[in-house]
Amino acid sequence: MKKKKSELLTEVELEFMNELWAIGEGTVRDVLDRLPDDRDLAYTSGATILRILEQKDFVTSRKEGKTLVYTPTLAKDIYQTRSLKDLSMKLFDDTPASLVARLVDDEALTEEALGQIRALVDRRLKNDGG
Amino acid sequence: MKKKKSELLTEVELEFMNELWAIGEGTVRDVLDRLPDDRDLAYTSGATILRILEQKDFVTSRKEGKTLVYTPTLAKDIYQTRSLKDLSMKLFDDTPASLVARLVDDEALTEEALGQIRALVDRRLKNDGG
DNA sequence: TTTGGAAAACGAAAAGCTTAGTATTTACTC
DNA sequence: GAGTAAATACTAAGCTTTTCGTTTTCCAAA
Repeated sequence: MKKKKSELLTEVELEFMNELWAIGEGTVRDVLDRLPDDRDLAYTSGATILRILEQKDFVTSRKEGKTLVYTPTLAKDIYQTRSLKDLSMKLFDDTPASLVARLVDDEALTEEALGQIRALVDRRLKNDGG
Repeated sequence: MKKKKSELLTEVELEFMNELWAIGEGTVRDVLDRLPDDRDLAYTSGATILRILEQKDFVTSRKEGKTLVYTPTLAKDIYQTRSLKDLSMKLFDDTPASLVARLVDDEALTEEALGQIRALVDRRLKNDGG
């Protein structure tokens, strides 16, 4: 009865999922080609990572000719929400407001970004409130 | 010239740092006592984790009587900012607004939390602009 | 139908994280 | 000072993650 799956991607897994999310679906070669030039992974390493992702049910594959095409089973926004929840629990007492507090305290944040953030919050508040 | 330190805490390291941040400083025993009841780690495991944290410069220790008292070298808010930056880069195209967008889209977020968030953003905007 | 090249399947080495056992040290008590 | 209880130091086993080599499979072209 052990369910206890991590549900979270490791560093390299996330690196690959980001590319798949960007292109919708792709082969080992497709993903490898999208990584930065200075990131030289052997082809077999890429294949292994995608195989593991499939094993963990983050992607499915279908055969197309002789190659496998991988597709995410999980939308990026779902995973984003999951990650934020995790970070919020572990580091912000499960209080989203304190997470945002830290975010807007960041000196590096531009005025523009702040404006966008407020617009988002406002819209959500209006929609809820009626 | 390899600087390339991870700068990020592992899961268990974070678990310990959270307790140290909460109490300011403490011994192995202090930290262990604060963990949930169902978390039974051997004393030596706790000692190992704190020793590793010291090795990685996240804490320092001083001897008090026969025991070591550990103190964080890094404030929690600094680490929070660092973690957010990391998540934002890896999963939100380095665009804080899109991170907040995901956050406020979360159904589970209460009206109250949303209000707090807006207040935070407003205050920051006023301080900057005025 | 053979063969050459690319990909998949499999396995496993290397590195890092988590946990804990054993041995040693320390400081207090008698 | 010897005994004792608790802490530290050292070491390593067992996982998980990351990486890649070897072997097998498959298609396509000669």
